[in-house]
Amino acid sequence: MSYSKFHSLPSKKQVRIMNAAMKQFVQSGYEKASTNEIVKEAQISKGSLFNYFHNKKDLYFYLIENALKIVDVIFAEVDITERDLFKRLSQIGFIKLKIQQKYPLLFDFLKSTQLEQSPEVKNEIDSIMMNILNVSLSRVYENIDFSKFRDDVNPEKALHILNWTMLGFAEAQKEKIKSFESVGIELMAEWDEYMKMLKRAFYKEEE
Amino acid sequence: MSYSKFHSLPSKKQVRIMNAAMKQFVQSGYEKASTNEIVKEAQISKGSLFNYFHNKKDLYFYLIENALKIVDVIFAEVDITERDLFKRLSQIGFIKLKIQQKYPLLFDFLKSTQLEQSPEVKNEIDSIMMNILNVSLSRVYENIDFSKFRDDVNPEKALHILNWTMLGFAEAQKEKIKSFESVGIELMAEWDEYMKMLKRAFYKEEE
DNA sequence: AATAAATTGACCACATTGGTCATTTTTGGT
DNA sequence: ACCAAAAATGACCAATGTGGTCAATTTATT
Repeated sequence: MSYSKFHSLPSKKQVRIMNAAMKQFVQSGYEKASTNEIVKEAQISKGSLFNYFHNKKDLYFYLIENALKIVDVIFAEVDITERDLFKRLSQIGFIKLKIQQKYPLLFDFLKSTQLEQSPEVKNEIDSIMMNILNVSLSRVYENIDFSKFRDDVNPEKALHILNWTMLGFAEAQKEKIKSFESVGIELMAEWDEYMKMLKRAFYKEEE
Repeated sequence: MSYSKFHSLPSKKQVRIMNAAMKQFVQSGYEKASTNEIVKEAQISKGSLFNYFHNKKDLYFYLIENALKIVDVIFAEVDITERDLFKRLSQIGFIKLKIQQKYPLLFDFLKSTQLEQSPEVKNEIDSIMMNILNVSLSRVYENIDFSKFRDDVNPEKALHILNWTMLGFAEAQKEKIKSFESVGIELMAEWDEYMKMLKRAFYKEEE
């Protein structure tokens, strides 16, 4: 049972279907997301979709579980012994980048689930998300060496600025990511410059 | 003709209708936005809505024009003689805050129009937006004194970081804005701290 | 009280919905 | 080359929702 039908598909097809579905759910929310549009975009037939998944709700929660699994993998890969904030963030940013290439809408999808209002899924979402996501997120800043910060810098606010900069940068680069294949290098170089600027701003100068 | 029916309504009612409509359009996009949901949220009858506006498309473009008018007012108020970037941004941030209180979704709505894919409105949107918005936006950074920047700081990247921080801060404070009435003071104080941090980061120390 | 203006919601033809299932196509073993 | 099993298809369905109308009712003005 479970999702064996879907999992025995060629993985390219699986990805195509998942991305098409995530796109719809992000764009329209759970209720208004159209299975007709999903199958059109994924280039499969209606019958197939409902052969892989019992119904729309099943598909939706499969996507959530899959996304959470992937996010967990990211945070599991974090090298917790690296105590420098900026190097830690570089790690995560790089892993995220790889994921964005395969599932461009994964993070948007996860975000959209938390704004979901539909009573048919809201409660279930809340109970799933509550535990997992916060635990993972806290690992990002675990064991960071805050003594490197200048005394007149509020670390919490510095983290916010860093976060917002990361989000903004990622958003701005999204189209470029999709078009290029191995855009990694020059992108990371640009990101490095932003990091350098903020490092100089927040860290003690240690020459 | 035009929108005289709508404009002769009590302004509270006008605002209620516009916010309800913007909410739908942001949430669901032009095509899937439901006029039924709009009238329910705005607490008016279906007949009234179509008395004020000829049809859904009319309503949509009325909202766009109105939003653009408001945005233009913001940028018209910018004191162009203030050459310090941070003070300039403070001005704009403060004006924006006032608008967010009356129309919490105005900026989200404008953003959503530019992502709109529906062929029924896409071209028209493009032709309206093209001119106006970019012109206004460029005024924000007009006549700024870039000589205050440290030599090793790339001004363009600094502007990006500032922008992303502003967006992130605004997003984070959105709920608080709605609930409080005159939240302005403590909010601006917190924002000031972020500004101070980034100022110290990007400006020459002039002690 | 009479008239005009504003508001209502039942109603319409039509489009789209999530989901089914008989039929066709593809697959893999012999 | 053949066939049976598996996979994929899309016409089809009842149900719901759509943007928009308009005769009837309520409210405001004279």
